[in-house]
Amino acid sequence: MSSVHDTLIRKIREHTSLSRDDLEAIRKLTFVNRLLASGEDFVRQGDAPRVSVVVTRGMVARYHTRTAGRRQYLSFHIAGDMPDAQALFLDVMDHSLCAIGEAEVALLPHKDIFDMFERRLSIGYAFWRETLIDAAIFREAITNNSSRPVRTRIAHFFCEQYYRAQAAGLAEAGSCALPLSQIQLGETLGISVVTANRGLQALRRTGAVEFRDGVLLVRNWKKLMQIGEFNASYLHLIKQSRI
Amino acid sequence: MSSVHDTLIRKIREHTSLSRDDLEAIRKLTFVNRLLASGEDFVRQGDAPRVSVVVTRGMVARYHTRTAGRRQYLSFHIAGDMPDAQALFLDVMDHSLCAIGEAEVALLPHKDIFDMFERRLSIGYAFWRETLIDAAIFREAITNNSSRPVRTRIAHFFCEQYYRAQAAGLAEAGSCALPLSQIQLGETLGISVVTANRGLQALRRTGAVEFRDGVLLVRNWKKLMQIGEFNASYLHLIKQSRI
DNA sequence: CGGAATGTTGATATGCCTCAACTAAAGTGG
DNA sequence: CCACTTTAGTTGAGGCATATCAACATTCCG
Repeated sequence: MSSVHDTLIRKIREHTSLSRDDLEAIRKLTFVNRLLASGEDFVRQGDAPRVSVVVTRGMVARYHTRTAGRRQYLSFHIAGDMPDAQALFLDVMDHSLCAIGEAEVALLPHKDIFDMFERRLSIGYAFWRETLIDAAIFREAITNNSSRPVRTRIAHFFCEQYYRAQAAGLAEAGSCALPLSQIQLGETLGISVVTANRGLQALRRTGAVEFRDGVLLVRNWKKLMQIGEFNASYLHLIKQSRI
Repeated sequence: MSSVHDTLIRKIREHTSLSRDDLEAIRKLTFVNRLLASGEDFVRQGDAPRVSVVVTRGMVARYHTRTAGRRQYLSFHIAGDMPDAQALFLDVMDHSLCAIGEAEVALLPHKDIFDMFERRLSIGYAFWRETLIDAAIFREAITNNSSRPVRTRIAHFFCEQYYRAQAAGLAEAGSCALPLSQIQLGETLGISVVTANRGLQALRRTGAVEFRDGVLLVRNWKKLMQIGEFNASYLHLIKQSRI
């Protein structure tokens, strides 16, 4: 029994009930492990990957490159996430993927995944559902970055990261890994480093949350949710009826 | 032969090759037409729809509701689009849908769609691909609203709308319908009405584009693309290999 | 005719960006 | 082992872009 399969299964089960046959089919998937150095790009805009990625350890990010190397981070992914499932159906990548901190991923050939879908359509639906939840998270990022003031925006982002880490069993004693620099936090939320820094200080002063050395420490979850206007329903973490 | 089916088929063919059997299966879909008044909400956050929508005329939008009725528009959809395909797999809507101007949609029962997927997996893949392109558009909106200055941001938005209208055969002589108010433009791009208004004036002065009375008039496409830093690759309008 | 919604303009306030300097920590090479 | 460099975080100052407020014009509609 491989931990890669278990990680993937755990993730899918956040949103979908899997039958015994489904589990068996997933466990038959073959993969190759790949260790990623901190910051390493492993899929680039313009690529046409023939394998899909499951994160097994650490964190990876999707990002756009704008002019002059400016980055816009789009999403962050932890164990169990499939950050480039879209490449199954879109030949050319419209964004890049990099490791945030040291990370590890499993590479699964598209062909094997499609074979699995043919045998077990229900798994295809489960994967599809995951990509739709990704989209819901993107939508929330639009709203967050477009319409919330800085302090609220940072708090909301922290809520999301912590909530997802918790769902993945990666949060402990109110803290989870978030190995971002303040620069990257700014490039995620559409604010400058200076503003990010001052926003973090303001948040720390509220006593709700601290963020330093790549660790997010939630001191008062309820307060943080209030500050961030956070409502987790867009994460769709209530298991959906099996289809 | 119904124009609803043809509209849907035309749209899917932007990204996917369909076999004769696929076409036949799509043409068997049953639907109910629904006319929407301007501004009418027809799916609301919290709903659990049992039908999916295909836009057949006019424009519909997806939006988040923030505090005190403030809106964040997330995307706009024209003929052939399926703006709530996600409801096939996510029980509860995390956003609402409304008509932008008068519009018409066809309602297709989820059950029939799933039956079609069972018979023709390839159509399921085509639908999946459409939802992934939606996600790509959301990502671009994150980048646009988070990291581009106002004039560029508006221009980029116009480029996207015009490009998609053109792909759908809805652009003519450099113009397409975009029945938004300046208020809604602001609520889309994360800027105030006043800023939207002044941004529009600045764009008009460049001679690249005009926007008034719900009509987008592109006077100089190349220039507009430059101003908007627009690169259409994220729309994935090159037909993908059939799987 | 009156009222509502939209677009436009000016004035003011402010939140955020940019620039710049400094500290601290970590990595590198002599 | 220690200078040196690099990177990340922090702070202050100043400027600008955008928000907010307010007033008015225009159109549409009841």
